[in-house]
Amino acid sequence: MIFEVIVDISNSEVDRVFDYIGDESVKVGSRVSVPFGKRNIEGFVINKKEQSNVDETKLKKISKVLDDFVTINDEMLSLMRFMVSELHIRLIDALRLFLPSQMRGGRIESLKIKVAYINKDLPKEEMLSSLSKSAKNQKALIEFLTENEKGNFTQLSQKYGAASIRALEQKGFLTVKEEKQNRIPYKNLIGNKTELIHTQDQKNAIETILNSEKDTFLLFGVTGSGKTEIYMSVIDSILTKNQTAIMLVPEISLTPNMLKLFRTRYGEQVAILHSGLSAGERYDEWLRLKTGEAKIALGARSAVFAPLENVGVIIIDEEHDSSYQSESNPRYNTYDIAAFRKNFNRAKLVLGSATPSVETFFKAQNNEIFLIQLKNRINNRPLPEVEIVDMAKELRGGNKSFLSQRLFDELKDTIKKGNQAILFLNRRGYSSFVMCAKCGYTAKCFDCDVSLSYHADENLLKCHYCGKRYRMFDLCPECKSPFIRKGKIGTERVVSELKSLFPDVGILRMDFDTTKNKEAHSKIIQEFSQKKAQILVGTQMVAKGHDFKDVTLVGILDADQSLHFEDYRAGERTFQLLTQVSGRSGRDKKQGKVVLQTFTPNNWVLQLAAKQDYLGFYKKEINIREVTGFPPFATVIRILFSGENEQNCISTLNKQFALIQELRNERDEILFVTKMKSPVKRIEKKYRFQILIKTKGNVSHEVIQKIFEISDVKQFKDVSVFVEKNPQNMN
DNA sequence: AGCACGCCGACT
DNA sequence: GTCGGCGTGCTC
Repeated sequence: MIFEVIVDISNSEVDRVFDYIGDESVKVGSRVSVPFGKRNIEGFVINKKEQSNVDETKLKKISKVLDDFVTINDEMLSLMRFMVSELHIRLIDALRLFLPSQMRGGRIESLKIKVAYINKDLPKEEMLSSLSKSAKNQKALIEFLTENEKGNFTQLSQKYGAASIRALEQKGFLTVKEEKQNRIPYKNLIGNKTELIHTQDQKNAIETILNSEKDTFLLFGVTGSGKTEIYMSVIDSILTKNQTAIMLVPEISLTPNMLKLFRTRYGEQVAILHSGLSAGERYDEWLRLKTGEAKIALGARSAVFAPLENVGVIIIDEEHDSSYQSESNPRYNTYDIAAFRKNFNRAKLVLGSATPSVETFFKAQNNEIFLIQLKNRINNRPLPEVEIVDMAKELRGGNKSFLSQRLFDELKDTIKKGNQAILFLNRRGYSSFVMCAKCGYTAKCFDCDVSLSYHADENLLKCHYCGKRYRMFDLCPECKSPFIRKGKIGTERVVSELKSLFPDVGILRMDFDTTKNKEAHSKIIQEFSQKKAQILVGTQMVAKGHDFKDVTLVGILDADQSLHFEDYRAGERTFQLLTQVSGRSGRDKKQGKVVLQTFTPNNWVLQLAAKQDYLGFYKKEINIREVTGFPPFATVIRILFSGENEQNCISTLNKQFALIQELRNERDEILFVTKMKSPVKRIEKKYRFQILIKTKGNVSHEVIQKIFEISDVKQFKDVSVFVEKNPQNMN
C-alpha cells in the first residue's frame, strides 16, 4: 500500500505529499519515521492509495510507526485541510498544532514508576509465618500490601527499606512492575464543593444552550453575572451525554483560582493545557484527553486543538480578547477553528463576554449567533460609580503630577478606610522614551524602529519590541548635554512616586517586567488578596478576571492611551479595557469607585465606558464602521513583507502590488488597495512593508484564494510574506 | 530544513 | 596542487 506522508520540516519547499510504501501497521493519521534524502525524519500519514504517480523505483519504505495509537484522527485531518485552504498555512504547521511540541523528535516519554504488587495466590498467614522473627520490616510490608494490594516502590522502600522489598520479591511474595504514571498538574488545588443555586437568568441560559435548535450562542453579561457557573452547568450536562468539552480562556485568566474551580468540580476529568506546565505534564495531559481518560480540556487559545472525540460543547470565555487571534507563524483565529469543530461534531459553541467584539455582536444582531443576555449581577451588586477627571484642567490648575487631585483624595480615603486600590496604566517601565532636551536626540533601538524605554530599577534602556537592553547615559551621546528629558510615565515611575507620596503604604507592581518569573504572577495576586499591600499598580494584566474583595477604588491613569491609534479597533479596544478595569472595583459588598483620568473628557468612547453602556457603545461604533467601511461591513486584508534586505522587500512588494491591482480591476469586490511602510518600520533587524486591501463585506472565497496565490509569488528567499484577515494589531 | 554537488579564491 | 567558501537543487 502507498501512503501519503507530510514530512516534519516547516519549509514551503517540502510542504507537500511524499509517497511511501508501508505495511498494515501503518494507518492514515499515524506519526511515522521515514527515510528522506540522506537522513531519517518524522512525518505524518495523511492518506493512503493503491498507486503512486511517482516512479516506483524511487519509493522508499516507512521505517517505523511512532505511536501505539492513531495520532491524528479524521477530524483533525479535515481540520488540517480546512486550515490550509482557508488560512493558507502549511500542512505541517497545521499538524504541529495538533500535538504537544515536546512529542516531536521523541523528546518526551511517559513517566514510568515502579509499583509493588502482593502475590494474591498466597494466604497472608503462610507468608508471615515463613519469615524469620527478626524480619519486622518484611512483615509490616506484607501487612501493608495485603491491605492495599499494591504500593509505590519509592514510597515503600523509604518506609520499609529496599532490601525488604527485594527479599520478598525473591521469595515470590510480591512482584514489582513498571507502570505508566500520569503527571497531573495542580492535582492538589482542590477546594470545597459548594451547592449552587442558579438565578433565573442562569437557568434560562443553561436551558437555551442545551435545548435550543441553535448551535452558536453569545452569552452577554456584565462581569459578576455568573457566566462561569453557566459554562460549568452546560459542561455537566454534556458529560452525562458521554460527550466531551473544550473550555477556552485567555492565557492570563488561567489563574490558580480558575484551575481550582475546575479541579474541584471535575477532578481528573479535566486536563489543563497551559504554558506554565512542564513538558512532561503537558504531554500527559494531552495523552489523557487523547485516550479519553479526561473529558474536558481547559486552556488558552491552542487548547481549541485538544485531541478530544465526540466534542459536545466548545466555550470561548472573554470572547473579545485579542489573544484568541494568533499573531505569529501559523496565524489563525480561535473562533474559526472552534466553528469548524462545532460543525464537524454537531456540537454547541458558546461565546461569553461583557464587552463582545463588535463583529460578534453584529452577528448576534443578525441572528447568525443566538444572543443570551444576562441582565443582572449576582446578588444585584451595583456597578461601580465612575468619575471622569479632565487632566487638561488639572494641568491648567498647576497640577503637573500623574495623579489628579480627585484621585489623590480618593486614594488617601481608601487607604484610611483600610480598603485597597488598583491603578491601571498600560505602559511599563519608568518612562516611554529618553530625549536630549538640547539637541533632540532620542535613544532608539539598533534593530527596531522604535524609541527605547527607560527602566530605572536596572538603570537600563530597553526595547519593548525585541527586548534588547542598552546602557543608560547621563550625558547626551550626541551633544554631551546633561539635560535629558524623560518621556511619558510608566508603571515603574508610578510606583516610585507613590512611595514618596504614601511612604507607609504597601505597593505592588504587576506588569511584564515583574511577572517574567513563572510563579511571580500568582504570587503578586496572592499577596494583594492577602492585603499585604494596599495599592496595586499594573498594565492590562490587572484588568483580567481577578476577584479582590476589598478593592473599592480603581484609578485609570491615562485613559487616552489606546484611544488614538490609527486602527479601526482602537475605540473598541479602549472601551473593552476600561470596562474591564472598572469591573475590578467593588466586587464584594462594598461600593466601588472608579476615577478615569483623560485629556479628552468629552470623548464618546470614554463617556460610554464610564457608564458601562455596551449597547450604547455598540450602536455608535457599528454606525461608524458602516459609514467608514470597516469590519463587519468590509474585510481588511494585510499582506506583510519583512526581511533584512530592504530592497528585496520593496521589489517583492511592488511586484505583488501590481498583481493585486490587476485583480482589483477584475473584481469590484475589492474597494481599494494601498502599499506603505508598516507603522513600525523595522523589528529585529527586519524591514517591514505592507499592502492593505479592503473588500466589500466578507471577502469571497475566490478573491482570498487569488490573494493567497499572489502572496506566493516570491523572488527572494530572505523576504517573508504573510496574509492576514482583519488583523488584531497593525504594527 | 539539511545535505550534496559544484565551481572559484588563498593556503600548508 | 587542495581546502573550503556558500550558491543551487533535491528529497517519495
